[in-house]
Amino acid sequence: MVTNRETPDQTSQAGAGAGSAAPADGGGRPRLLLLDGHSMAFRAFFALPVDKFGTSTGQSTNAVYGFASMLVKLLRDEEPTHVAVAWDLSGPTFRHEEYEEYKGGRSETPPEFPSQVPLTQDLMRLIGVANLSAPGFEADDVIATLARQGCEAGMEVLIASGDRDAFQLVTDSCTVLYPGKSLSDLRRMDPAAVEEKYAVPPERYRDLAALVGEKADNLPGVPGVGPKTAAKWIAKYGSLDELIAHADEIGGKAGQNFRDHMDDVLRNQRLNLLATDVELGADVASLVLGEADRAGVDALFDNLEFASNLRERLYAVLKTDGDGGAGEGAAPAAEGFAVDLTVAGTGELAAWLREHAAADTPESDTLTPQAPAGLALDAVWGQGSGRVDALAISVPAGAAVFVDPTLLDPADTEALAGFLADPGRPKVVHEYKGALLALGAHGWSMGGVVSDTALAAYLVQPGQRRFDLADLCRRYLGRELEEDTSGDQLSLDLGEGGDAGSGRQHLLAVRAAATRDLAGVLTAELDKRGGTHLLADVELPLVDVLARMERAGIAADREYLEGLQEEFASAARGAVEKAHEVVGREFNLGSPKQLQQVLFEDLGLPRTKKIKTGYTTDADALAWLAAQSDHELPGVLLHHRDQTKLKTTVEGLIKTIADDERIHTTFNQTVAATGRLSSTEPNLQNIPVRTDVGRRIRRAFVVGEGFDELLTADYSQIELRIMAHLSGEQALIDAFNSGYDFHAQMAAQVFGVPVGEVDGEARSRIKAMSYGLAYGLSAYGLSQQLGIAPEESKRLMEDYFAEFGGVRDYLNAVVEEARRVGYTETILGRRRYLPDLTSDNRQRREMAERMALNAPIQGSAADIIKVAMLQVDAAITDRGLSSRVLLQVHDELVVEVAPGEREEVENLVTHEMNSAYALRVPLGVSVGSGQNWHDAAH
DNA sequence: AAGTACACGTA
DNA sequence: CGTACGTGTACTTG
Repeated sequence: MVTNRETPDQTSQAGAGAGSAAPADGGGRPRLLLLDGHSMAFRAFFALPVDKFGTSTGQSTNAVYGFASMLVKLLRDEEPTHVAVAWDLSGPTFRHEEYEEYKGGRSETPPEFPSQVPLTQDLMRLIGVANLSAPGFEADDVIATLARQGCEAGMEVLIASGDRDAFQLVTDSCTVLYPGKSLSDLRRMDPAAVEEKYAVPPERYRDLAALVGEKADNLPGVPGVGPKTAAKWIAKYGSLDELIAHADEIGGKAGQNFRDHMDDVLRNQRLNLLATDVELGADVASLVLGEADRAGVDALFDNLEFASNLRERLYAVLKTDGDGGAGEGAAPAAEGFAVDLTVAGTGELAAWLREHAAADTPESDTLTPQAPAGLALDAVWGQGSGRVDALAISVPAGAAVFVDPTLLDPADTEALAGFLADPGRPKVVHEYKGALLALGAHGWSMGGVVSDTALAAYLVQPGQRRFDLADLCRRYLGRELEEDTSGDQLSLDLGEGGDAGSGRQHLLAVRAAATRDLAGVLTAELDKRGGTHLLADVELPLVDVLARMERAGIAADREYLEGLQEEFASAARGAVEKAHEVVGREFNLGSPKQLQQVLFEDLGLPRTKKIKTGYTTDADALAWLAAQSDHELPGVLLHHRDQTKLKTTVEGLIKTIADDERIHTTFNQTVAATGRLSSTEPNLQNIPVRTDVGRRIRRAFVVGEGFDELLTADYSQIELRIMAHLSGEQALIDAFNSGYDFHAQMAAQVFGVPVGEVDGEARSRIKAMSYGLAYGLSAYGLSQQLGIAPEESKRLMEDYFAEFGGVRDYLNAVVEEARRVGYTETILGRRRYLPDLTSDNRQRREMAERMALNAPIQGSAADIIKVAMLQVDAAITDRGLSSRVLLQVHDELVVEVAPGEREEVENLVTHEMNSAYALRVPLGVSVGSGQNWHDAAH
């Protein structure tokens, strides 16, 4: 059973740290806030996971987001009257002139960072904050200059910087806010704090730093001298200058090191002095916090795909040029998810549902659909079943209820069942299929589910791998559902009474509310991207079909599998013995590393293709080796690979046979970026079929008790038919419409011979060509595939395109269009975003181009079979049949046929699959049936 | 214990 | 130097 990994969690705002509370300064004194742009943006970059913050077009935004978030907090807590951000420029500074290696040896800047700097600067400009920099100087120098001016003007100065050099600027009226563990945790470094931390006053901090050195700036200090020793020396002599004057008196190894590295120390002392006289062309008075350009900020936030929450928090602390601050934008941001929670005791749920989640009455306004309730489950699911430990419902008005299913009385149970099943009471849930399986195990059914936040997010960004509720909340709502730290074994073992219990109830209610809020945002987002139809009419209805397929499972012949396992295991053991004998010593055949040693070092066989860890020992390479040398080993290894692979496949299957002697896979609907399903635990979409031996495994998938046979139906050449449709190339369309052998006809046209004279070689070359094009195959790749010279494959390609120019034009157009708009689209409007199409990196760009070629084709095929599944399922239900769909393998459906329904089901499946979508060519469907999956093939 | 690399099964 | 997946093993890393 799979555990739902997402754990409900407490909402939290980045809380004001103890040290950063707003000073209660009643007013008069102006307060200047200076930020070190790069340093703080860099901290933000590493504080927030870069892969969780980015736009659909591939722009990373974690640094911008973190910086903005931190600034909002500073503006709110510190209430500065004047603000500026100082930025480093790219060129060398006066420090480099003095010391070439200054800041040398730094590790590479992460590639996602630099592009975020101008975005952050744009944001500053738009909210009325000055961006300042000076050629030849660092941001620190700019800050030091402004800090001096501010102090002279009687201002209170705050410096936010992650660079310790700023500590030298600390005075009674100048405080450095230095980032701690998290971005929101800024430590107030006033004179006392500096002294406490370094045991020297701020004006001596430079002396200490000169002795200790600064690794980040590539400024080595005195070896063996750390802050402790340095502080001790400075305390004794009063200053570095005095210390130098008495250098001979310092004893010990450290003293000797000090004398030996005097030059370094002096250099450090010169370099770590911040300039306070930089020409800036702006004085502090001009840094007064200006008015924000609200429209500009809105546009930027839209582009960055920031959630509305940050926007609201920002507007709450800004002067804006909009509506004078009294409008909606100025409303204080909601702090987390407010829930008005009722913990339902026995006999209380029915009343709560009556009061808060009643069905629409006949009189209610049917033109405005009821806003959906949010549902969250504390549940586990997998292997076609599940269990619900608790559930929470959050209604739009803000009320929420926590339900422990074990505490329900019959009236509660009936009310809950009614609520869950009622199509008239709309609800949203995260991971609908899991909910169906878990609730279904308790006998509850669901209706009226208008959105699944995981599915919606998948359609918005199909390239993402995870769609955790917490991730989505962060991304789309700008709110944190903290990672659960108490959900481990320990706290479970301690029981869940008292506070823990009420915490758990609150957390689940928060998840329900979060799901509800999230659904609203995602619905709007999906609508913008034209995916509403896909969610409502394809993916969401499919969830129910998939849940029933998983629940049904497919019957397995355990004894047969065990027999196979023994057979494969024995063959594998034989191969191991043989290999050891041939080599003359024992080694692990399963270890590519040892294999390389044996093949290329010990036996001195010719080297194969290079890989990261040496030379490949994959099947192609072994086959090549077998042909190259007359050594027995490669062949034995190949046989061993085959047999062990089959053995582990069979073993895996046996392990997953459930108590009902059936295998219940899990179909994942949000994994494949193209729109396909995937199958796990076990993966039933990669059961061997190509070889005779492998195919025997399919005999283990048998018709279940109470059913007559298995029926398989598959689309033939669906991807090529889609290519014909999308390209509009008449020659392909004709070839499919004629009904004769497609590849032979294509070959006949390319080679200019009658169809009857096309030989097998020609046909298979053209077949490989046709399929390869759908994957973005190059001439080189084709030559590899066909084992011909690159020139020959190039010629073949040219001949092909000479006949089918529409295909070439289509493929070129797909990539061009995708590069322009940023995504590809399938026949049902399913998008795949490919930001790498404009990458400077050739390898990434070409990879993205191949994805762009393939995504509309593979994705449209996925669209079609999904529609077919819905239609087949509906038709079976409509006709009151008992047969059921069990598996989907991308272009194939496996159906378990109930007694007496074979002919009707065969006709129905054929018809519905054929009519799933009207391409410019017919969809070809072939059907077969038998007692097991192997025999049902056709 | 968790992550990476390799290898290999399917469409 | 052909797309999309999932899983097993070996091996490295924390």
